[in-house]
Amino acid sequence: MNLETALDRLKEKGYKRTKQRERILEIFVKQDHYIAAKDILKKIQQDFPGVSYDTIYRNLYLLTEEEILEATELGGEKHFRLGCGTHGHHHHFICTTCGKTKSIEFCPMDKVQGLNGYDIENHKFEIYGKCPQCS
Amino acid sequence: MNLETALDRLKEKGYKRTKQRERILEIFVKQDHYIAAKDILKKIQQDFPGVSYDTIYRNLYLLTEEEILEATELGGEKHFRLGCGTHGHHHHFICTTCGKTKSIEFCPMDKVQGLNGYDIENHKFEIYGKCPQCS
DNA sequence: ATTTAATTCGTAATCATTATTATTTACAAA
DNA sequence: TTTGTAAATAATAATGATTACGAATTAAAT
Repeated sequence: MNLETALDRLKEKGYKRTKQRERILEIFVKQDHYIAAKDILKKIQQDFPGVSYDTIYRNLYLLTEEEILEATELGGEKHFRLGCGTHGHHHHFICTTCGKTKSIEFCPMDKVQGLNGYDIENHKFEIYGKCPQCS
Repeated sequence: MNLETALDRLKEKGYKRTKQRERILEIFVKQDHYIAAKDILKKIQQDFPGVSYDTIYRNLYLLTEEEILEATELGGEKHFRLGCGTHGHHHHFICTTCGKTKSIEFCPMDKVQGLNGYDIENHKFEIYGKCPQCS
């Protein structure tokens, strides 16, 4: 997903195009890593010294809601990355050093049995380790 | 795992048997639910009004380290349950209402391909939803 | 009973996240 | 272009989970 596509999608829903929002998106479009909220803040502060956590979280959640970003919890902190919406539901290997990810096309839910009577809402499958560059 | 087995295992490693530690273990032995740290605190306070968070977390982490408990993150909070060490590596369905779990014997790592050159350290597979009683 | 290291208590600090209120801004319509 | 208005932001403050720390207590080995 590129910057303009994302901003257009927001516009359709009636959300405004702000410099901060644009800048947040730019950061994600540039790399397919999971990034912690506080690291986003740091990067944005280079352009907007006064930007507040409120702005960061509000936008990260909005973008996740709109399925432009994907969220996960790593080490007790929420992390975000640009969604990989194009190639359907999948999972990730996540490098614990640099945060870079690799898509895993296989979804274990296809193979799970024995949950008759259970109301399944969600699932999480992630693999952690070092990518070839970091290991 | 029962109380005495767990306490014996700690003793072997040189850890002392304290009332607080015993009480924490009792709680976990009684039920196979994931419990939040703060809920453990509440329960312990019934017997030891002055117990501190320090004691709770120190023990929960110790017990997890010693593989007596298992930990996971639910809704931004660390939750703990008695380990299911006896029947080998497996995963869980976790009820988002009551915390009760159901074991999933299938492990997706057996089926994953395409990670040559990646150093795999860990993985997480959990299914969330409502158990038959809560749905 | 004495000793000693482990453990706990009581409290404060930290860190991520959420909430609040006043101000500013995007943008559509006049 | 100006104006009206809802959306968005800034600048805190508040919350809630977790971690840290010094002093006091305790388990258990000798």
